[in-house]
Amino acid sequence: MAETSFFEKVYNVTKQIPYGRVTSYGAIAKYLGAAKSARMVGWALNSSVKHEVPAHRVVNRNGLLTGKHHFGGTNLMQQLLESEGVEVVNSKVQDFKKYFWDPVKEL
DNA sequence: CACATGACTGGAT
DNA sequence: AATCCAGCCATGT
Repeated sequence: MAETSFFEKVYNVTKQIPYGRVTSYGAIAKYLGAAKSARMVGWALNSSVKHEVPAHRVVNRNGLLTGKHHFGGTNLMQQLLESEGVEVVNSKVQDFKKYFWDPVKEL
């Protein structure tokens, strides 16, 4: 991958998230070699909608859908996850550790 | 150019 | 166990 820019990697990894699985910003950031720049991952996902990236599968390390407000300001993000078989309650993923998908470990 | 904000995280109190 | 603080990088005012 020559054109593997920070953003490109984020989109690439996020798009590879298996169905019914979720990951965290820190995991992606760490995979990119910038574990301390987790904020950048969120910023990159800010443009993810243009890349057709399922950002709804990306949540913070607590399993909380912090970015749901960027999905239309509704419970769309939660509905999407529930639709994939992920238990989500009050904008929070249940058994997050069970649904957690680590790119560093899986890739 | 400087300050403030933000889809975060980890450690300290 | 819960809350606060500091670090990181990019974008906006």
